[in-house]
Amino acid sequence: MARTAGSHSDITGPRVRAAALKLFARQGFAAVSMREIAREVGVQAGALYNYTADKQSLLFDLMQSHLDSLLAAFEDDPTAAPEARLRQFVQFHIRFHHDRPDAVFIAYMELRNLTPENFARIEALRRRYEDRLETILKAGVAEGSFAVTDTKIATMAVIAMLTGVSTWFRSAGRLSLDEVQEQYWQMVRKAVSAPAIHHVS
Amino acid sequence: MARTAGSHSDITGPRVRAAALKLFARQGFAAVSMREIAREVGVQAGALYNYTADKQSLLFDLMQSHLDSLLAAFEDDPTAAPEARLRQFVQFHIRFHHDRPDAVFIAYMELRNLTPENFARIEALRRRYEDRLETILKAGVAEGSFAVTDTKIATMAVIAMLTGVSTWFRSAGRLSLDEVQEQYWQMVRKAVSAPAIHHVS
DNA sequence: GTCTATATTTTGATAGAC
DNA sequence: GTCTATCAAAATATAGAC
Repeated sequence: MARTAGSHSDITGPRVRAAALKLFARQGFAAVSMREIAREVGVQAGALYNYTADKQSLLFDLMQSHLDSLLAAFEDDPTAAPEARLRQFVQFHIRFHHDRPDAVFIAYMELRNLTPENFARIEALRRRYEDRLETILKAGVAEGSFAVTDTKIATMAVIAMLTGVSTWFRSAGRLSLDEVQEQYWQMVRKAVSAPAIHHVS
Repeated sequence: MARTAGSHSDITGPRVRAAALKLFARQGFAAVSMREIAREVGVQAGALYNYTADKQSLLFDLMQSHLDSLLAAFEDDPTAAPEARLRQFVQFHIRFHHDRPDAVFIAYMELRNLTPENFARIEALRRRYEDRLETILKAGVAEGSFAVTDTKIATMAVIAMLTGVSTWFRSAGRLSLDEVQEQYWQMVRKAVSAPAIHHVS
């Protein structure tokens, strides 16, 4: 049935966000028109402005929601061993990003299209997440189980490596996500670990 | 002095490419208009079409040139030890990408904006580069100095890690590029190396 | 809350003068 | 080889009817 003037739907707001997420991820923010988003939702373009002030706010809200849920979802246990905490981070990061490919893509590709004010707010959230990892690396260095010259560099290196999974991993491929998680964990573990001390018997 | 009709310049072609490179990297392909490129060059929009068939060709040419020079610049010595070859790759990749931030950015961010045919050609070039690294990893696994479960995964992990340098490294920062190269090399080396065999004396 | 209609800009690309 | 002028299409956002 065709949608007509006066129709209502309490879930149009979320559907606008879902349509924008999908289209921004697929074509890029600048290449998507408000009319395309409206068509995906099933309304006319003018109706979108009941749910967003403008196109920029739509982008910002999607990024902010993504980073908010990223920060909320990662659970770290400061009393656990650094190696166990790092393993948890690696597995969490891969899994969380794998479950939200569109949001991840937008969060990394559309930073340029944020206004300076919105960019600063998103970057602050991203830094908070990076700090969670760096805290773990610092703990490992402090107790001697990790050996990295600079924890900030190691943080960026690990996150870049893990996030890169989304550029090539496909569920239909030859490897399961569990296998991928395990292999990345082994590489990360070796990359940051101190050489074991071998006692001569 | 204002440019007038009939002015000539034999280097307008390269300047069009340079302007497009800069603007595409800064704002994204879809957000840059032909008029903006023309303004950056100092000509009118119509004049651009003496140097490119259309906007898409401009993007494709920039990506292809970048990957061609990447492939031409990396020198690998198949007779050297795998660890030495890998070290050379790591240092080369970081340096080469650091020297061309705009081209790197475009090559990774604008794949969506290529036509399917152009996308396939660019992806083929990228895969050739990845294969250069995988060849090194396979050699190391074959001789026992490297221990990675899957060389394809390790290839993607290493390249993602190294390319990520461009997202945070600034020459004016507290670290020199030499220091960054050395620390990434240590992490990559440890990540792929087989544990040393410790002889009991 | 959604529609239709529209204002105002801007876009990629082309034609023809010089 | 570059200019000016222009076409046809598409963009964001708003106004007002229902």
